[in-house]
Amino acid sequence: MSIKLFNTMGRQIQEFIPVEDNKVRMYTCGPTVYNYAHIGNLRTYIFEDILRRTLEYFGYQVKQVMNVTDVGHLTDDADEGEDKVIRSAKEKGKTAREIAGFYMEAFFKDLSLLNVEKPSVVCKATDHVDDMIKLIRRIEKNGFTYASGGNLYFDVAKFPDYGRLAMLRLEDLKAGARVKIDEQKKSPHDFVLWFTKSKFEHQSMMWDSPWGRGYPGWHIECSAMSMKYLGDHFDIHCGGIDHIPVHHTNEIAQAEAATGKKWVNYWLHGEFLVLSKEKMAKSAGNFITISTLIDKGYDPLDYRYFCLGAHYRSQLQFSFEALDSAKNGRAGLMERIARIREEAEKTGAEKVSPYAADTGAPGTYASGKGAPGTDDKAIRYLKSFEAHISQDLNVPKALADLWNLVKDGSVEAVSKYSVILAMDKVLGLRLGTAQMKKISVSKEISNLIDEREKAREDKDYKRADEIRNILKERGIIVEDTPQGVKWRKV
RNA sequence: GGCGCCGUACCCAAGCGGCAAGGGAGAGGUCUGCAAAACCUUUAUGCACCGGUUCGAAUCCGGUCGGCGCCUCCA
Repeated sequence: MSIKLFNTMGRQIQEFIPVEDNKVRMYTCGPTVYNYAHIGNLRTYIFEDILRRTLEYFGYQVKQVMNVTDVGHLTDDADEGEDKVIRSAKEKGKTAREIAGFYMEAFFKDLSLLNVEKPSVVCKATDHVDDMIKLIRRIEKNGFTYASGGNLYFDVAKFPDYGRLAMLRLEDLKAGARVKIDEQKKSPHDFVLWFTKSKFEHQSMMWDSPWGRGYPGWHIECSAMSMKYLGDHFDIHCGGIDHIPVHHTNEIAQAEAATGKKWVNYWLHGEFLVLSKEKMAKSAGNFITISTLIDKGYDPLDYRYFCLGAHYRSQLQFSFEALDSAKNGRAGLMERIARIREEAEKTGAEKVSPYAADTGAPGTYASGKGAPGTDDKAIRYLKSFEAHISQDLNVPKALADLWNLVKDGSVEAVSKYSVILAMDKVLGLRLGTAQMKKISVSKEISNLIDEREKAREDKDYKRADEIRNILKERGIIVEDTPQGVKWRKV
């Protein structure tokens, strides 16, 4: 099946064709580790995870590289401001390395809570300063740089295609509207490749370079590291939508100035999560983290489910009301799936495996050979699901396919469950963990359950309800069914 | 000032020329202990507003109002 993706470069949906058959090389811009990631940041990583899972679902071998910025991003532009990591270190009385290490670990823990698969390669900026220097030398050799006031700048005027990704026309931009113009620059859009001067004199993180002892500019790391691990020309580069006008625009200029050829084929950008009409920002202090959500009683997967309800290129309105509806929705979904699974296992299938995807290869259902136990009706839902995810990752529609399948009483259980597992390869909601658990309870709890049954027999419903409430507080839900009393954990 | 995007039911949100997906919440019903849970059914003749194009528009064009993002490190 062909996958169609919206390419920011050119702003249109295009069929995805990899550089190399069956392989996908993608670079995803990672975090600057000077604070916890907030749920707005995390939305983008969930989107990238869906992209990667979709590609893998359709049989591509994906090599995904993500950077971790542990140095080099300043608090503001105009080549002023402090390095965020170093400032955070100062505030907390730690070294920059400690700060970066701490938040990097926290970041990947958040990702795993959200069931976001870890990239194939995670690379830190500070481990790749040599690569950055090498890349800057290539750019310099090709004549795209100039030195001024001690810094080495990229000369935007030498790169005619500058700004194409963002559809910028330099003459239209009101440079200096919000930022003081740097007197050292020939053009306000020029940017620093290497700092040697000024306020970094007394700081710990500095490196020797052909331009003097100093500090890399803050766009060069992604270009250098992506090219190191993925080559001079690769398939996909992703990030948040905010990266389009500056970061990615500058990255393209640098990379293509160095190689003299096209760098990346497809650019994909995730839209923002917005909070009461404002974007969530670390600097604005209005941010919510995964820990916040956990403390409020949400499962991180509730948030993942919430994000899956909206298309990645639309802004998503966050509110706790909306998150509650996602939480309830997911709970209902898991419960239904648990029942389907029970039914499937009862009918004899000991272990139901996910249905093979339609990769077009022999052995998949596209060849006309249904797997045992999978009926055509279930496959129809899966086909619809595949059509939707391959259409620029229409996950909201794909999620609707899942719901429609789950609710369709005419689909046989083993097939149904098998298709659900197949869909979950992309959705990553851990649907396979849904289970009607025969949980073991303590003596005390089981006594309470017995006592309640006795009260019900005596028609002492007041006491029965009392006990149910007590159990509920302990996280046990009691259900009276025609088959007798059942209980489960919340 | 420039550039880009958006406005769909109580909430979140798909759809982007052919009779408005999905989830939550609400309502009704089945079951039951007038309970809980579960299950079933149901909820926009309408898509900010005003014009236009078309056999046909939420979807295309123009205008108005409102909101967001970017032009500064930010997912």
